[in-house]
Amino acid sequence: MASAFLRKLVSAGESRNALPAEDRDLVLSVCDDVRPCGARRDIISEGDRPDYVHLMIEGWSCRYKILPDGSRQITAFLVPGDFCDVHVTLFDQMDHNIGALSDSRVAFISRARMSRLMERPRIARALWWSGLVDEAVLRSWIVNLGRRDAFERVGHLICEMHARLRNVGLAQDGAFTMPLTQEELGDATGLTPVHVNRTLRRLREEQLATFNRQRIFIPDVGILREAVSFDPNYLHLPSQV
Amino acid sequence: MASAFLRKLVSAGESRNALPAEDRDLVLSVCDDVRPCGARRDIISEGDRPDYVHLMIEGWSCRYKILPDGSRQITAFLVPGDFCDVHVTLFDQMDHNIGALSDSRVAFISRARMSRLMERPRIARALWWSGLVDEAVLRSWIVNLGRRDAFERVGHLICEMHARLRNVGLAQDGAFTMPLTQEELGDATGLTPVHVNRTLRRLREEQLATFNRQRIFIPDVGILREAVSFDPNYLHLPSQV
DNA sequence: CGGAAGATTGAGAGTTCTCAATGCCTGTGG
DNA sequence: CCACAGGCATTGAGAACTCTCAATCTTCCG
Repeated sequence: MASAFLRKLVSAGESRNALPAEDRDLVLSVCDDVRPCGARRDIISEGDRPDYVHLMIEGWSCRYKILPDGSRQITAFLVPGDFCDVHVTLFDQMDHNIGALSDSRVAFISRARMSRLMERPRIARALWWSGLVDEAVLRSWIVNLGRRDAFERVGHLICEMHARLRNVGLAQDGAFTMPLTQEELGDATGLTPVHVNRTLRRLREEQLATFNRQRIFIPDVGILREAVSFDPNYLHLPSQV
Repeated sequence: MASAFLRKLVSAGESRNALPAEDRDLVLSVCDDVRPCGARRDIISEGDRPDYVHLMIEGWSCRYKILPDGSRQITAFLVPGDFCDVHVTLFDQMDHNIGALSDSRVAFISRARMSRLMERPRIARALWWSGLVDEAVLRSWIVNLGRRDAFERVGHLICEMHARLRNVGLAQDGAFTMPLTQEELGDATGLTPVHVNRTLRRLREEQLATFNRQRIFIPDVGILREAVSFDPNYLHLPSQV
């Protein structure tokens, strides 16, 4: 049920040993309130002061902001094992939205339970760690948007999601499910859907990656990474492969 | 000496009362190892495993990454009161660089002292809070780069730095010192220096802001904010003005 | 005074966007 | 089982924004 989350906890930090059984049990018991969220529905909206912390169990969601002119910028993708809002507990209100991209299942964790979770040093440390990774991902997106062209941006995003999903057991060697439309891809990469389409065509033509019916195929991960200059070090993953 | 830092601590959080005297004294004593850093010198480099946490006391620095083609992307500006690397203590190594932009003074804080600081609930909470703000700023930069044109990007950055500097007492009503070249502005906004120049000209012609010899003047902050759709809520500042 | 870094401007090239049309796939209703 | 509607993907063509290259000007400093 919360297996992606467990995998993520284990991979976060230098000591890559399995979690103590009691930690494991606590995690599982704390994730017993799982609720479905339909695609395109908001999990949390700007201005909310949520009572629960939300953890992705299944499906993808995203952080996003809507601009005055109606355009949207996605600032992060959240996949199983990712927390939506550990941080916001401190703020008076959310300063951005989180919306489900596909039909998802989300664990609702009360503050009390969250505190109990944070009392375990191993878990607290792993959560702290993955918060830092989230921040590193934000920086890498800034680099992407600021200094790379459409081709590298889209390729880079594909590489990142592949690496992150592998880490929680949701990607095979060079294939994974990406439940996004080309428009959503554009909202994340700062491109128009039309240009995303042309970019995906180029990736396909150069046999670097294909995107068809929500499935990504990467013939050779090493070659794609090379082509778009993707270096996974910022994700601070175990194997770095 | 660490007055910007103190101001920032006070402003971070809902309770905007002055810091208890003992907290104040601790902060001051912990910031007694202040070292100069010349402009354009790195404070910390990618791959480092720093022994100290670094706190900006005077001057500006920036986080940045160099890409394979030699271009640079700045992912954050650090001004007095900002920590450079609270977070990295957990990671094995820095995944980006921090470089001084102007002649600066930086406090070196050992891990032991840092722990002592974090034992004070009020301070720990304020640091946690400002870490969250840093993250919100990263998201806002992503929105900036992804969905705004050059004019809004530069204007938005000016508004942000103005608000942040006001918060620590380093900006007047509509004026502050910004020790950047147009090239550095471009590295932060994802533009070329040439285009930054044209953009600044437009801001000047429309009487929204001028940038001359490292001084920014904003005739009317409200009008500028309106023109570039800047909403300071993501900074979670006290007055929001 | 001379040199170097940074700012400014012009002109042409390139990437990405906008607008618009067409094609494809899926689910629904007859 | 088929027709149709709606959402999404795909393609074309011209416009817009930003970049590149290159020259000139200004400021700062030894």
